[in-house]
Amino acid sequence: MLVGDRIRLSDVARAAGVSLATASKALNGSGRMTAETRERVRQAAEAMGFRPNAMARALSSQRSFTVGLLTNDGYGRFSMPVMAGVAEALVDQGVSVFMCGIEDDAALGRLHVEAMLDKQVDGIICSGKRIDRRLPVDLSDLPVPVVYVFTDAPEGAVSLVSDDAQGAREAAEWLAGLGRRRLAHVTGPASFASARERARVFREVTGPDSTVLHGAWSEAWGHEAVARLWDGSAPPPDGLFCGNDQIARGAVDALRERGVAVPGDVSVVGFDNWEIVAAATRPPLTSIDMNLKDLGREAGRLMLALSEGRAVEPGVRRQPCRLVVRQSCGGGSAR
Amino acid sequence: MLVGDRIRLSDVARAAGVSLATASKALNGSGRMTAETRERVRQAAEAMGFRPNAMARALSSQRSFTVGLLTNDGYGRFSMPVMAGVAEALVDQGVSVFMCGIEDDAALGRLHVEAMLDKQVDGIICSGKRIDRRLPVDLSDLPVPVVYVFTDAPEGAVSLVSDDAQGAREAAEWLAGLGRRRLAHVTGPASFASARERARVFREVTGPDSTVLHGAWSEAWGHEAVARLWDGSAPPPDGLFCGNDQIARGAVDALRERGVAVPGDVSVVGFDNWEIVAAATRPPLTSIDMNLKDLGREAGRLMLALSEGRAVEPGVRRQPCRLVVRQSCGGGSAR
DNA sequence: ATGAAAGCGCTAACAT
DNA sequence: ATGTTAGCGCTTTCAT
Repeated sequence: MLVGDRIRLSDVARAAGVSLATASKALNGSGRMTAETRERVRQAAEAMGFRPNAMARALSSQRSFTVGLLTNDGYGRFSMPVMAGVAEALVDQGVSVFMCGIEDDAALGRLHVEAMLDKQVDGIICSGKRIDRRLPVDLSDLPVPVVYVFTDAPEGAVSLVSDDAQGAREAAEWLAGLGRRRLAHVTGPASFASARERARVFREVTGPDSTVLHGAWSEAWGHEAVARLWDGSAPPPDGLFCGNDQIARGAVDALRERGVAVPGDVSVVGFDNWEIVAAATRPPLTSIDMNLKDLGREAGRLMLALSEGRAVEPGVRRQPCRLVVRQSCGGGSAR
Repeated sequence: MLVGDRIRLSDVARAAGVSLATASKALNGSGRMTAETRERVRQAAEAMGFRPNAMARALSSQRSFTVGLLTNDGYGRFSMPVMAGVAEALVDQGVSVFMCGIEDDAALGRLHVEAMLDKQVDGIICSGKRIDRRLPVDLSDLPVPVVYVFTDAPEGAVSLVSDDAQGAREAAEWLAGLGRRRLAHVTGPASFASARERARVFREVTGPDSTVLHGAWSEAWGHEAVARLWDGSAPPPDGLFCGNDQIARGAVDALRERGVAVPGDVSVVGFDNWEIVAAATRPPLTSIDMNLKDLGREAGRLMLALSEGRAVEPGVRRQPCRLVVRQSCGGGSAR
């Protein structure tokens, strides 16, 4: 990486013996010319280590090859994988990602959106941490396309979420497939659309009377739920599908404390596949992964299409989850 | 946020009855003119909702008002707070942050650095997840300034890390101040400079013979260490300083399992103050916070200085940690 | 104190 | 098939 004056397009053009315009077209694959000429220019650019000045290019082409990624997820639990996916999808096209954390601060959100617009981003990807809440920014009527990921989106927007129903079905069927018959679902507050949807599907698989317990998204709730299930008069479950890995962790800890064997007596499936929690649980948790990086990658692709003016069907796209098998269920290896 | 043609500087100039040049200078606080003129232009710009085109500005001024943030921290545990701090320090100056995750992929790193350079970033902040390892990219000889955060940096670079020594001292003295006399330190591998440094200071405070146990940065190691300490012939500790919150969590769990009361019989301090772990531990962990956001904020300030051509003393700057009191130590409230 | 004019490096009509 | 030229919107000498 050397300092020194950068090579300009005019240098390349001169070296290749063509005009500025031809050089531009040759390198951008636009215009019309002999393959030979195009190649000669390419070679010259390559040889001279030409890197186009993105600012100049943006100024004249009205495309900055930059997209903004807005997130309210302060810990990056959801947005980091999404960002990695977005970047992966776009890096080949020379597009980079402006990431801005705004927490739930509307003023900060406005500030960052304006900054993005000033920087002429080609589009904004808005990513959240739950699918039924919005970020505190109004992204309608923007002069650039917007893609929503893992957040609630306005009518008619392009949006991407993980498929809660399919994920819940994977989990429930995995437990059933292991021969577990008395299944219970311990999950987060019913105020979360994801919790309701997963519960709905869980019941669809396990029967309308099966047990669903709503509580907090916490280890403490996992604990408490186990107490309720095991201290009641009904026979306790032999399979537990938990709404997230923290609940699952709390449940597994509680079971160990009361001498119930996991996976011997009970199989437990978590949700999120949060490595740091799932792997540290004893035994490590089998869990549903939302494939957030794939979500990001797809968001990147859609953004690319939009910013090139290609049409994209609006609406909510659901991307599949996958089951990650560890040891909390016993039984088979990966499906 | 309305669509429609953006107001250009020329529009503002016309409205204020001055030339383009004067308008530019008025808004940038440069040049010489009556305060009255400057104000008139400001008002006009304000009234018309003028937002300068960042690309055009960058093209002519050679400053993009953009900095790149490179990180190899895939989970964002360290880099998200750092990014938030950086952004906070820069947002007022109209500077935004390009964030790129590169994991430990040298090729990806090169790619992103080149992309940043093409985009004419004013500087690059390179942030890692341990202070004695580098990212797989060579950032020397770049045509822009570089600031290193929470990562090893080349000789003569500007670099920022949290103060392990001071953090460890806080922890040890807090335990001592609580009247704990038999202290032990359970931490990560001695191959980590941070682990060695904290252990050194721990011994400095507690005496050269006090117990230091190196192992993995995991809950499992916390468990095992407790087994070693409590199953030995020596009287067990009454105060435990753990190298991170996961170790502390493992230790606390192990202690509960063997009926040792925390904080009744033993006080435990963690490190990192990773909310998700510290708060879920029973009892919640008192822990050392590395103030990563402050680290980021300071990195932002330094970058600003550098990119404005102000001189910055090279070398490693250590930023203080702070003790966050929860319930795993008993005793007082916040210091 | 203010303004005219020359770029910054590139793209995209429009000519040839 | 290739080249000429006029911008993109702003900053910045250099005149006045």
